[in-house]
Amino acid sequence: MNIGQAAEASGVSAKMIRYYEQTGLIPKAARLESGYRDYDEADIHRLRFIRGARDLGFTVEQIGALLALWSDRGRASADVKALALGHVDALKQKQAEIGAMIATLENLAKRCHGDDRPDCPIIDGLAADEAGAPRRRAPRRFGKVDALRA
Amino acid sequence: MNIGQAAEASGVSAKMIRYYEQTGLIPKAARLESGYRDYDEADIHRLRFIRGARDLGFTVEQIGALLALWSDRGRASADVKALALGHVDALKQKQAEIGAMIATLENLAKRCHGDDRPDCPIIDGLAADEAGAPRRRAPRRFGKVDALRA
DNA sequence: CTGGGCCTTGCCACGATGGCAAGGTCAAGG
DNA sequence: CCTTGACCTTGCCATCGTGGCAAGGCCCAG
Repeated sequence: MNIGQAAEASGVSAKMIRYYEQTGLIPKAARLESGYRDYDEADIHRLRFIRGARDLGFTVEQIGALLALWSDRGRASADVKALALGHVDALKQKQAEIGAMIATLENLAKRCHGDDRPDCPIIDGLAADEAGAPRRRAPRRFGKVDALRA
Repeated sequence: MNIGQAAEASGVSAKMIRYYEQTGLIPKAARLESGYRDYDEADIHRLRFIRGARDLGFTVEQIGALLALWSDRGRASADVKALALGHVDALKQKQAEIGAMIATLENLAKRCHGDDRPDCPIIDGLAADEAGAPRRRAPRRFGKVDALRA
């Protein structure tokens, strides 16, 4: 099966399949004499797995761990569960952070009369420190942000 | 005022101040004879405004629009409010998407006994199409993702 | 055999941010 | 006055996951 067909069948773009191969997330695909990559059902299955995990907001790195567990017959389901639940925690935290932003914005908006006069608590409130959020920076463990960008 | 002091006073890193200047979000800073950038109170105020907007999840691009409104004495507060409420909608949508991920994951986790046996609905469920989410891609209108990465 | 549609690789871009390096500047202390 | 260290300057590279484009090779149908 061609990379194009594999992409079609798995829902992962050809571009990303090559990328995943390049970064070692998936093994190097078999090649036909022509140099074309060749995929079988097992490959498709793996790609679909990756797609599902991506859609659930797992990082490619985390998916690497999941794939290892997937192919490990002797894995403990507890390990998988721990990984998943840890991710749920991270998602919940993000949700909370977004919730805080929403609350602040709605609060500011509520106090803005929203007519054609220039006074606006939103504008004023932004420069004040009302935004809170102590500004921490962390080593990017979220990923699949795009699923969240709408 | 030095860039370092401006960073300290505004909560925006020196690096980002230079970046904002480079991309035209803020006007080019005045320079001392030494070549050092020089900031006054108005600059700090603007930087603090940017910082606040960033913390509320606005894109740098959106902040550009906000800044324009900010410095426009004749602006209608309705414009600002519309921008803010539109952003709130986007945030709510992201929250909902994350919520869907959480629901799916918790559902899978609930059905995973989580012991040392290898069977795991989480692993199995990922390859199936349970993840839903019709895979749309859009032109990046969120930004300040880092605030959400925790 | 030719055309169009695949495939190959490789490089550039995004957004917002950090990091590093090489060199200039400034202020405090000897 | 000179040294030292902290700061500034610019410029380039990396991140993460994805898309796009280009030049060249392959494959199938007409």
